[in-house]
Amino acid sequence: MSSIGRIPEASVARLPLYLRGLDAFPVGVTATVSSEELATLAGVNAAKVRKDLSYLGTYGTRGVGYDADFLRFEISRALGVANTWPIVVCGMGNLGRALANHSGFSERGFPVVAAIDTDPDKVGVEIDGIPVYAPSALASVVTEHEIAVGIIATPPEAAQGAADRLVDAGVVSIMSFAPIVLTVPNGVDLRAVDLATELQILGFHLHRDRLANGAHATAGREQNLSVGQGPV
Amino acid sequence: MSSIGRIPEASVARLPLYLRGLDAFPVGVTATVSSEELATLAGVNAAKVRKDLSYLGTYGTRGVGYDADFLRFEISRALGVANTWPIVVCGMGNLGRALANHSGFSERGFPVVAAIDTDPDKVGVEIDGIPVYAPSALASVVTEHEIAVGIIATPPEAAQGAADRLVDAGVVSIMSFAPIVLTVPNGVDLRAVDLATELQILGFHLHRDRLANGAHATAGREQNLSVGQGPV
DNA sequence: CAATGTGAACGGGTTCACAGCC
DNA sequence: GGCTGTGAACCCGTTCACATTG
Repeated sequence: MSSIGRIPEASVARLPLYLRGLDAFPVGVTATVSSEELATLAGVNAAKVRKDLSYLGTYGTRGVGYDADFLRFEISRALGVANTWPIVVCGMGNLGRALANHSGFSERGFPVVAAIDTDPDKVGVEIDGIPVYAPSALASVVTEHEIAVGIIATPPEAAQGAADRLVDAGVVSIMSFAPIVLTVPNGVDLRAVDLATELQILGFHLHRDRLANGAHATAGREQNLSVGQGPV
Repeated sequence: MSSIGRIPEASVARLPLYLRGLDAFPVGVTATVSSEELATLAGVNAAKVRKDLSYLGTYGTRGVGYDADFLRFEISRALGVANTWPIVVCGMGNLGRALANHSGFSERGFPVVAAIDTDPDKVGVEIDGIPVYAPSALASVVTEHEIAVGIIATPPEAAQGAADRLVDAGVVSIMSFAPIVLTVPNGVDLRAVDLATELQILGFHLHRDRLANGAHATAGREQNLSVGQGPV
């Protein structure tokens, strides 16, 4: 049976980590991974790995482990990684340009096929091989390239406008780097990453440790975190 | 009493959002915000705002709300925002350069004062006003500028090495953009942001919706998310 | 009367621990 | 014997609802 029950959001968020961990195993070669190994590779614990994978199906062999190649295939299938989702980057400032160039995106099935900017000097040219369009062209660009994902890397003032235009154009998944709250209709999936906020969280711990033990930051938190967000 | 009990991590992660929301109110002016308003500004719900603020202290007035200016002061104090934490960016590729330039960092008290790169052509020069040093200079740069936070924006293969060097140099807070699991000693606070992973989570929903209702993505998830990570 | 502050109820996610199976 | 798969226990965070107070 390929229809799977509801997979908890927390588990879904870890599937890409497992997939990333499986990069350690060559494609097409039979190899065995235990939940313990995969846990180390993904930066979580073994119990979580087993629970998470159990939501997808029964892919392991008791007493043995999981076949790495097969597991990669199944997780990929669950995540829909077989598909390629073209993306558009709105705002070609420092961050936008870096994101548009980010090789990790295309490697993972998210090629940046177009960019949007309001600057007349940028519109009409290609920046690092990516064609830049005016905001008014968004709808046609989205249609033409069948874009389903948009990244917002505009200045904060322009972010809500960009989100609105993306939604109007039919984009249903948005990742925003703007440091403001964006409003989108139901049915649109928005993930917000605020880099300064992340640093402030680090700052809180620094600050607290400093208060706790002079200038010595010794007794810290022991585990590492993985940032990203949850659904907005 | 200024000593506060343990503040849940989840609440700490929202404090920067409240601070950001309070930007809507001018500094030094007396104005009132209700938990409801602040919730809207921060993209959360009112109950959360009240619970979170109650961990810090009793700053509101029943029947009235919170004084925006005073609240900003108190949250800033809790987060240690009064301090300025100089940061060093490791890896001046696309992403590193964009981050080093990111105005949001210095605006929030995290000025990028130095960068590290292995490329001899970059070492010794200033990129966008930021001096670039060789990895071997890290320790002295950290000491000189009293750097407490490091950002890793190197290629994945170099990330663990960068982390090790940062730790050796005495940096206790690290934000990594490398798509691999990094190992750091206890006491070092590591937050990992993997942009491709974030997109894959969006991709999962796209994929699932597409399976559910043909090409129509109608009945989606209603709420927005805020990405970042939790502790690694 | 309006909005905070907070115990108590609730729910999701994590961890435990062991039964099941190779 | 070893490792998966999973119910049950546990824990943390969210939400509820209301007593409290300016």
